[in-house]
Amino acid sequence: MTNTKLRIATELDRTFSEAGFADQGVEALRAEADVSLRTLYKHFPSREAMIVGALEHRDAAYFDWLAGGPEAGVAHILHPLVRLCDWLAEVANTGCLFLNAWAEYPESEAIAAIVTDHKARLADEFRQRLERVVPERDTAALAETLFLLHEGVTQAARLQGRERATKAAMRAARAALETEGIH
Amino acid sequence: MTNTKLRIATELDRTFSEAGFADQGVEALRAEADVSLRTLYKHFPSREAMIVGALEHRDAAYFDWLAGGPEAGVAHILHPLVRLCDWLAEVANTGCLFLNAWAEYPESEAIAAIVTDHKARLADEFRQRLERVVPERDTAALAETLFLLHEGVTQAARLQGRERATKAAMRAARAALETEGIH
DNA sequence: CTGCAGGTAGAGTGATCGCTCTACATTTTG
DNA sequence: CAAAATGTAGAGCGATCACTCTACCTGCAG
Repeated sequence: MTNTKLRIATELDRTFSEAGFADQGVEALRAEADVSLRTLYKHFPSREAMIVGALEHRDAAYFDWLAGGPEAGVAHILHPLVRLCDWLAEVANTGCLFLNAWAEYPESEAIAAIVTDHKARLADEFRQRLERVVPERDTAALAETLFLLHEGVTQAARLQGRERATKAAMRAARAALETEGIH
Repeated sequence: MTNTKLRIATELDRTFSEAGFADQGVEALRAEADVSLRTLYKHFPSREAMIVGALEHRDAAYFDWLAGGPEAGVAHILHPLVRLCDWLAEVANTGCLFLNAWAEYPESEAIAAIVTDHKARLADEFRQRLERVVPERDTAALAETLFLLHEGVTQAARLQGRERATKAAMRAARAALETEGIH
């Protein structure tokens, strides 16, 4: 990925996130990225490709963001939820860019593909963390609960604020782990 | 509300829900509602008014949907989550229409107003149900957790399917109630 | 019968859409 | 130095946008 393409993708991600998809014409995207129309189309040859590019950029950025953290115990399991809270302080308060894009363009196979792939890998993240901490247990159901809390925080933060939503999710997550005897 | 206006609002709700906001022009909305352009604009004098009309229709429909159910005990508290599961079988699998609209048109005050109002009343629903069942307790935090689970199910159902998402939410909700000694 | 409320059909308007293209400047590479 | 790659600036294209308008139909109350 060239510097220019990466810079454009970053701005596309930010612009769609802050202002939505419906009202962002290509000219507005061009202006935000501060490049010429020709350059924009060279790297992203259609408006749909710009949306996919923004989602690919965010996918990479978010998994980078989740990396690291405690390597054992409940803290290892809950790390993604903690990081999500910090993430929500960094980006526009408009929910999940992936699910927003999917809702807006339900007919686009390219968008559906990257959204379902991103979310499948996110669900796996919780599965793997549980597997690492309590390998002797079947934690599939618990992983789904944590994933659900992740999605819930992303939405509820818009309405209740980031801190309150995250605290509610952490309480629910700890209660769910406690019920399974994990602490 | 006249029959015609109600019928149009129903179709607007369904159309935006199924196909998103970005790609739905006024002509497409008109065709779905099966009315003339003049009649459509008479009842909803701008595209934004059509969006607001769809949200108002859904707001009323959803609270009607939640009404009734068990009047005591944990079942009273969890009733909205159970009803949400049934609701998700009835509508297009595209997440929350309110939050989708808000993400797409963050500059629209009319849309922001109805979205925040709807969600505030939904959060109140959980507060009131907890107040009714355990009036002696401070359940503000628990109400926020249930609200968060509600939002989480709405999104996770798109990815994991309605049943799995709902089961995960019910487990998490029961675990949260159990932690507070409510059962 | 008259008048009007509430509907249909669809042409027309100016603005904006996504996208292409020409013309030229700058940087990198052989 | 020459050529290729990569960029800027912005006019122009046909299509589509949100919205308005004219012309006409129908059912019903006074």
